[in-house]
This record gives sequence, C-alpha cells and structure tokens, in this order.
Amino acid sequence: MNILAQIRGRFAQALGQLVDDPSELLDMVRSSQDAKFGDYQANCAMPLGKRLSRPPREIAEEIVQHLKIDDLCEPPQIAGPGFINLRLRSDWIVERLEAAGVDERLGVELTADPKTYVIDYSAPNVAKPMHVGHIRSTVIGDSLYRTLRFLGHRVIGDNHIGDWGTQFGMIIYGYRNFCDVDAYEASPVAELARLYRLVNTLVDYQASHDGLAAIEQQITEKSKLLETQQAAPPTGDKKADKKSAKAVRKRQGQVNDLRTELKATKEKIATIDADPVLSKQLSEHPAIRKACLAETVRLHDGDADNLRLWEEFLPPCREDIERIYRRLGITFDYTLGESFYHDRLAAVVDDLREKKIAVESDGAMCVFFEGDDVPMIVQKQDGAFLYSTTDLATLQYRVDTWGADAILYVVDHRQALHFEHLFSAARRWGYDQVELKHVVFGTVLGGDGRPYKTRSGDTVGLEGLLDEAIRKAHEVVSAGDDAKPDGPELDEEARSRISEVVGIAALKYADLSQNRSSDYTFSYEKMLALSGNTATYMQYAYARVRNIFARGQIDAAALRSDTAAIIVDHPAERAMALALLQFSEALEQTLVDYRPNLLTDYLFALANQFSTFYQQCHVLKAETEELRTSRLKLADLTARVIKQGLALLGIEVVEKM
RNA sequence: GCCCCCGUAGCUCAACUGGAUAGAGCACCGGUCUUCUAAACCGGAUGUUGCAGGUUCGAGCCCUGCCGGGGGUACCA
Repeated sequence: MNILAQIRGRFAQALGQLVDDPSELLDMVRSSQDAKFGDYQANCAMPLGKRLSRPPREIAEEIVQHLKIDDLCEPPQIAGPGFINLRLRSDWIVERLEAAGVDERLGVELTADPKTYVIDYSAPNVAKPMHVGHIRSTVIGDSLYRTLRFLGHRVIGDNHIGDWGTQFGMIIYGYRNFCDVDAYEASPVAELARLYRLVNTLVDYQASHDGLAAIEQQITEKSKLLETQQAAPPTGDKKADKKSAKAVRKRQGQVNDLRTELKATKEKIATIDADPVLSKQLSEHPAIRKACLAETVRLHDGDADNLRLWEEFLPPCREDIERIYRRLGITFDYTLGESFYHDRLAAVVDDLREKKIAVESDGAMCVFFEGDDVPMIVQKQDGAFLYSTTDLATLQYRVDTWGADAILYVVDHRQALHFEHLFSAARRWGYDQVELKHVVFGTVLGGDGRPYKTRSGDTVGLEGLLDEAIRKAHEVVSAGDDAKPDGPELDEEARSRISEVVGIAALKYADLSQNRSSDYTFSYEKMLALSGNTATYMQYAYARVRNIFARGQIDAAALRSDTAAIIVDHPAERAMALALLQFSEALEQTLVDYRPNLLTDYLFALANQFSTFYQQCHVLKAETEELRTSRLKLADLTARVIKQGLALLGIEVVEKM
C-alpha cells in the first residue's frame, strides 16, 4: 500500500480535467514536511495558476472540487498561495494498517515492472588486505541489492575483484625470492600477505628513490616560475592583479606540497636504509620493480609456471576476503574478477576497431569523445589492455549473458570521468538500452581533510575496525544490561553475540546514513557511535517491543490473527500508524537515486516515533483491553517494519539487549 | 589550461530534486526511572545556507560572476 501513489491517482483524475498531461504536476503531491499542514500536500495549483493565468487559489478550489478523495481524507484545506493540504481519515489509516498487519510484506507491494539489475560493488584487490576505504562500496551496494530484491526485481550481485593485476606479479616475485616455506605451509594467506607487504615496500623504495630527482627538478622549475610570477609588476588592473595574486598563492602551495613530499620521501628512504634486513634485500634485488612487472607480463602471456602459481595463490587470497564478508554478512551471486575477462579483451578491441569506435592514436587504440580531448584508451602502445578494456568486456558479458536492464557501479567519485567515458563508449557500441549508473560516493578522507590513502603504517585495516566496533559494543551492552531495573539478564555468551550484531550494525549504519555523494571523513568515534541516530537506537526500539511481548507473554501470531480494531485516538498512536504505512514510500524514494540514507532517515523517524509512543502510551497497562490489544498491534508492526527495514540495510536485530 | 564535485548551527550531517517558519545527531543547559529496558523521553539555546547579482508567486536547490576547498585530466586501477 503506497499512500502517496493512491493520492496521486486521485489527483491525476482531478487534474486531468484541467490539463492534458498532469504527470509533471503529480510530482508536486507529496507528504507534508510539517504535521500542521496535514499529512500530505499538493503544491501544483501555483504553477498551474501561472500557466493558466488565473489566481492559484482559484485553481486550488477547482482542483478540490474535481477531487474525489473523501474516502481517504478529510475535506482538503486550501492554505497560503494555494497549497492543498490533506489530512487522512483515521478510519482509513486503521483499515490500511490492519491490511498491512496481516501481510508478510507489511503492505509493501512488489514492483509492477520487474527488471534485471546487476550491481557492481566492493571489488577489492584480493592481493591486499581490505581496509576502511572498502566499506562504503560494500555496504551501499549490499543495501541496494537487498532493497531492489525485496521489491521484486531480479538482482545480481557481482564482485568484480582485482585478481589479475601487477599485485600478483609482486606476490609471484616475492614467493620465488623471499618465501618462508614453513610459514607458507602453516598459513598461506598470512605468508602471502607478508610477501606482498615486503615486496611492496621494496618496490616502493625504489620508486621513491628513482622519483627523488623528478621531485627535486619540479621544485626547481616551480620555484623559478614562482619567482617570475612574484616579480611581475602590478598591471594596475585590479582584476588582473587579483588573479595573479591567486596564481602566486596556488604556485606557492604547489611548491610547499612538493617540499613536504620530498621530505616524506627522504624520510621513507632513510627508514629503510636504516633497516639492515631490508637494505640487504634491496642490494640483492636491485631491479625488483622491473622484475615484478615482468612477472605480471609473463602471467598475462600465459606462462605456465606463473599461471600455476597464480592458481595456487588465488584461493587463499579469496578465502581471506571471504572471511571479512562473512563477518559483515555480505554475499555475492558472482565473483567474476578481472581474470575472468582477460581472454575476451582482444576481441573487444577488434570489434571496436572494426566498428570504427576505436581508432589508433600515438600507437594506442583510443575511443574519442565529442567535446573532450582526452580519449579512453583501450589498448596501450605495447599492446597491453587496460581496465577500460576489462570494463567494456564486463559490460558486454553482463548484458549478453544475464540480460541486464541496468548496471549499477558503486564506485568512488574519483572515477566519474572513467564511467562517463565507459558509458558513452558502450552506448556507441550498441549497448544503448541498458541503464548504466555510476552510483557515486564521496571520498573517504583522513583526519587531515585529504583523501584517505593506504600507506604502510597508518593503514586502518578493516578487520581491526570490526574488532574495535565489537569491543566497544560489548562495553555498552554490558553496561546497559547491568543497569536494568531487575538486574542483569544476559550471560556472557549472549552479551558477546549481541555485541557482534550491534558493533557491525554501528559500522554499517555510519556509512549508510550519510548522503553517499558527500565526502566521508573517517572517524572512529562516528563509525562506532552507539547513541543518537545510529543502528543501535533502532535495535533498542526493536528490543523494547520484544520485551513488551515477553513481559506480557503475548503470542505475536495469535495477536496478528486477532481481528480486534486498531485505535488511533491518541496523537502518538496516530503518528505511529501513519509512519508505519509510509514504509513503502520510503523504499520507493530510496531507489529513485539509489540513496540508502533515505531509508535510514525513515527508520530513524519511525523508531523516534516509537520512543515517543512508548513513553506516552503504556501498552501492557493500557486503560482498556481493546486499547491494550490495539497498542500491542502497533508495537508488533513497528518491530516488524524496523526489522525488515534494517534487514534491507544489511543490519540485524536482537531480541534482547 | 580544461572538466567535475563540494561550501548549511560550535562539530558531523539532513533537507523527499523549486514549496510554507532550513531540520537531525553530537556537544551544552534544565527536567523525567517504587509504572512495559533512562542505549530512552520532554524542554532550552544555536543560522545573512561562502559572497554578489539574476530567474519566479516562491531559491539551500536553477542561471551568471566572484571567494574558498577537493578531485580528475593519453597509455595505473
């Protein structure tokens, strides 16, 4: 039951008598922002008045006259310049809510237009340990997956892991040169991770070392430019002078950044130079950078030994990320990484060339775009393919094999240009019927306001974060249990189990509740917060409902089949009932632009409403038996909607906390 | 140079894509547990929505120009 859709239907009929196509005007029918304006409002009389050159209030009157809605609403009120305010009839609310109460889906209808969605999310590099930067894509993608599926779409979750890149060249090189055989036998994952870190450190050292001269040269060049800019005499033109002053500041900033970088690089080099073991390894492997690249190339060329090693390494690497997914409660239908597509890439480029979509430029195969000087390169000068190529092959596979109607890419904002290119190229290639959507999310920023980067040392590993979240939840759960009026009721096993659920939920919720497009400042405090607008708040509301049922020894199944009426005389009861009925709208709104924070907003408002209701309307000690039953039904529905809503966010509930 | 994103309360963020008096959480102040879990509730203070114009019945949202921050930008992913 979607109330808004019902009301819009009525308006469509009424407006149809005033204009030919009311569809645009129907968007202006919405739920009220403020309860004093009623429950819903229509704002379409104003623009219509403009269009018909008549006073908007007069138009509003006319709309109301045509409107057949008295079975749902009390008589509409016209206010201000021509707002039409609607207040739902309480008996209608009750009727709809009772229908939702006997519905497994809580009144949320399946979509009338089921589509096949492919969601591309998480996609970590399996050779590296997962870190905090992977959370966003993973939890946002998972939530969209669950929500679309709940509404009846066919949804395919595809984890496009990085399993074919240079990092495997590094591991192969590390295995051949530095492997501790006993350690590898004991725990392949741990040893491979160590090898990756080691080789990465060495390669990074060489890159830093080789890059020093370049940085210094840049400093010299930019300093010179800066001097010239500073020496330039004022032109007398205020605007021009202001502009050049700005340029000087910018240049100064560049020079400062470079100096900082130089200093950091030198320190990094010095640290490793001071380490006798690493220094020795470096002197023994002077060409490690090139050697790693060579291993990667051999792997891609089908070298039997490297392929065998890759096949040996991949399962433990995947098992390692699987462990994290299990803890997070995340699953995928497919995990088709880069390697899955490597033997399709040549054909992709051939096809693009034949269709004149890709052309040669500077020895590389490129797709050019109108109004954009930067092409998308699909094959390098040396013949190697790039991730653009893989993404095209992947898109092709998803449409051809799965019949995707839509592909959602839950990926960092910094790849916006890449996706613009990819989508544009795909459409030219003939994939113009599929909805391609870059579900952008903001960059994870470090405490310094700059993009969060993984560097050895300051990396916040994902596992450590999970442990910390659970540890902190345990403190809060224990304190809460100890403070219960009748004394603690949870044993240690229960506390641990609850802490796990609460901790993981806090972590996910911190991400999901934020508008995905804004940048995200990484903060332990925020991610692990357990009061205020958090998952904990909703889990607590849920547990309180369950506690009412436990205290009163209420059989929920029997209650649901009880035909006694729901009563919404108290304002808190009515508000509760209305909020429950708006679940469907919240889900629809969430999917308009794939924004889970609209669902968290709804659930927070719902749980908030319940807290007020809980305070003001005693359930078990209600004045009459009828009222008691009615309130039990409201409480039961609240618990079910919270549980279902959180489930769509990938968050679980507990019966006690 | 060119392109994209962002700027909202002390802090972290919303604002249903142009609607009525811009809202939450945190932090702060006051009140509420012999009554279903106080992880809560009730009340209080907090704003020139970066600045200046424009569009219109109406602008945080759209347009133009500034200021400030971030990102991207030919063979990394």
